[in-house]
Amino acid sequence: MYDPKAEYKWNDYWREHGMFAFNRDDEAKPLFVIDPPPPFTTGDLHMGQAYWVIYIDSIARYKRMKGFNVLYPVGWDTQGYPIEVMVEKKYGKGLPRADFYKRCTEMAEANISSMKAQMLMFGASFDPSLEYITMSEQYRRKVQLSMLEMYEKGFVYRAEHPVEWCPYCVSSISREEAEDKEEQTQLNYVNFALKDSGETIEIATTRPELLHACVAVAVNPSDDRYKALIGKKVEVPIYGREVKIIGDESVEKDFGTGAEMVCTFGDKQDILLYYKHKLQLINSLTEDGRLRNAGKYDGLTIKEAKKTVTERLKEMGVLKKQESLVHTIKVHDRCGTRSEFISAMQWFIKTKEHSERIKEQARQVSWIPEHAAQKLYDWSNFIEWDWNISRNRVFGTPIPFWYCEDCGAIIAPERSALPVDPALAKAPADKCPKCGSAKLKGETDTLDCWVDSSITPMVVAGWPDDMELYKRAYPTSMRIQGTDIIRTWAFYTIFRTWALTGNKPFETMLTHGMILDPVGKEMHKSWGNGISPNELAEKYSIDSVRLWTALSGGPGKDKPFSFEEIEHAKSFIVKLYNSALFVKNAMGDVKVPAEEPHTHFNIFDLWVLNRLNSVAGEATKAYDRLDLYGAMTAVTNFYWHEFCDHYIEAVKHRIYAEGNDGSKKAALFTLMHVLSSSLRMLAPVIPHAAEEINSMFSQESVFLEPFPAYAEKPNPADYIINGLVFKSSVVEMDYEDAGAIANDIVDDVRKAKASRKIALNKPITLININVPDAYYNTVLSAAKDIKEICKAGDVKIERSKDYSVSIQV
RNA sequence: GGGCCCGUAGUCGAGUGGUAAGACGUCCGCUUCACACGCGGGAGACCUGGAGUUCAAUUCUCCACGGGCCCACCA
Repeated sequence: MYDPKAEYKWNDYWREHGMFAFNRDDEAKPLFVIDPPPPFTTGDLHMGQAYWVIYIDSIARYKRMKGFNVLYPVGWDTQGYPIEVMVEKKYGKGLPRADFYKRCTEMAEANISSMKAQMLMFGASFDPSLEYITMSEQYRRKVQLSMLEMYEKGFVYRAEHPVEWCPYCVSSISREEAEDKEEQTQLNYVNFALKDSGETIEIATTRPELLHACVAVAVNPSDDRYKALIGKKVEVPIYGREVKIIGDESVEKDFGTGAEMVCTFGDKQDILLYYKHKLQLINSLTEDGRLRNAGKYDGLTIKEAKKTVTERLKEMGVLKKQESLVHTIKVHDRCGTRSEFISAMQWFIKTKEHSERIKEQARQVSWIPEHAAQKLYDWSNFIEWDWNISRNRVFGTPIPFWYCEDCGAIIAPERSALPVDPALAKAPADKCPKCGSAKLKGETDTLDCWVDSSITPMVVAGWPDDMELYKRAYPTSMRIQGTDIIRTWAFYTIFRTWALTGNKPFETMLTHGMILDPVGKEMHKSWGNGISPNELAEKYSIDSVRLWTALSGGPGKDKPFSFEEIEHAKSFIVKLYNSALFVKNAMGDVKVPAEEPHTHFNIFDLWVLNRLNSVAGEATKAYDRLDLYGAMTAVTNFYWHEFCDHYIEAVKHRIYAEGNDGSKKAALFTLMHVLSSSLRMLAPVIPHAAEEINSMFSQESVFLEPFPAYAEKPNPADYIINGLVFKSSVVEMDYEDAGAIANDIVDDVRKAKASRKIALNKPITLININVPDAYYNTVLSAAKDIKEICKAGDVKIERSKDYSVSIQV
């Protein structure tokens, strides 16, 4: 019985023998460079990550067997909010900055070590010397250098701009970090008094707490109710300020009263109107989400203010009614807090003006599946403003610049000074080069994590320290990543590498879908429907999980996990092992010829050898287009249902025969050849099982043997089979078809036995075979074997118009 | 409101301009000396619906319905 525990030892064996090392100086072999995702270091590798770890590892192993010099690194995305939260949970809030930072580092290191152990258990064959960690000094230097270069090229600027802001995290966030959430709220109808007349205008708002920042009332200019009022002034209740009524087509006549107040800033619409109509700016909120510029209400939280202000409006008699309303708001994806817009000084990278170029670069990449690129094009088409890269966090790469507090000029560091933390280090100049001011301030904000991870293809290729390698290794060969981060990781990588190198980051982009739970729902920690890859490995074996991954359908689509399917994967491995055991026992002490024993093959030998050739062709082509599903269906179906179910059964009578003649040797050669070739085709996906089984026959690793070659055309050689010269000189038929006929006859005899409820191994006296002329010689050459396989006393073959098989007991 | 993907037997899932792999499940038979995590056999799909292109469509085009994802809007 196959022992899955045997799988674990091979992980150590391969490492000890340095079999995954990238050979930087080997320029003879073609390079294959992989840009795998650096997982965020949560501490636990989940099913979706196990999926791509296995997928990319299988590709890497295949490429090595095909003679490539494979550069397969491993990376870790360590910095950012989730780690900070984990540290806060463990040590509480309020640690001094330096201590807090140190704890984050330790937490990330611990998490890396547990996740790496998981990756290694699944057989991930990365080269450990090619590891990068985003929080390391070396990696930071590269990130900061990339920022410096982008600054020199004019991509980086600092400006006051309304940004999406998380009051809980006290940091700006970017558009893709904001998620939609449905919320039940009140729509408040409030009367504003028109200046110099007794009239009022009724507006509808969900955000009365921002009344103090109201800078205009907007109506649709085609709205007959209000168009005469455009340009007139109204008074803001409570605060008494005067604001103008403006007209804008974006105002929906049918929503609320058709009139809305514009605050700085209640939502994105307000920002657009603010710019378009050049309105006044009233900063309405502090960075931690409290009212400011609201007179006596200053310091109230948003929630408190909503209640207080609403009550005040009620007292004043201007709150006409309240309606409940379900609407969608933006929340910060990492903490769930409603985001606000706050105007603040921030760092930006210019992306908006480059959207066409980004799409152009994306078109240079070959996308699998092709339509995945559409998500990137769609996202590029909707860039509204530049990429805000400032994050008010501790655990992140420092923004490597200083600025002049008087004129706002940016002061960049010397290259040799990187990595640098401007919050601690002195500026490289005493005075502002622009205005001469001595008030130079180091930036304390850190970079958005996507800034860190959007240069991975360059880093893995050797930039900026090994430019000799970089010249050969960039663009990288391929990236694999989930469809869920196309608009972030893929988008920013394609953009940044273009900005820095003018080139595309990778030749091929393989995007994969999500692994869902067995009923097709996303796995969520909070839903408790997660499936742990480690538990699966424990229960079914490592390679069962790997084989399931490959057999779970083409990438690019979401896939529900299935316990039934992983059972099947496990069964295949057991079958593989048992069949190998059969071959091992069959060989006994007989020395199997290394070369083809040309003269003693029968139809079944030639059939299975030629089928093997075709399958090797299918598998190679599938692997080459990174299609593990295609490769594994071809090989596993062939192995199980053709080799095991048919060939091994057809060969047993020769194996069990006394003596050691040519026919037996030919059979043993064929068994061994098909087994060994199949193992090598399976090895990239089920490396442990393949290695374990291979070790029954060989001292050498299966990965040191070449991937099976194949011929595009059917075997044209002639063979003498049972005294008949077969093939082109006798019949116009290739060996696959000839074998299929012989197999059909055996199947039909089995069926005849089954229908008469005769045990399959029970002897019969006679098989009558009627065959059309064209098949006569083929059947004749197979007759002797058919007789033995079916345990028949005799076989009679007759030429006939129609094919038929009958038996006599 | 916009975009993209998908709709194949009870389930999962390939695939092709000439009526469709494989797996699970199910039914029948078999402890055949590698394997009952097995072997042999059977049933089960008018490839969501409609229109069009074609000698021919599950495969191409359009529309509809259903499912999923993403984006925008939501005062």
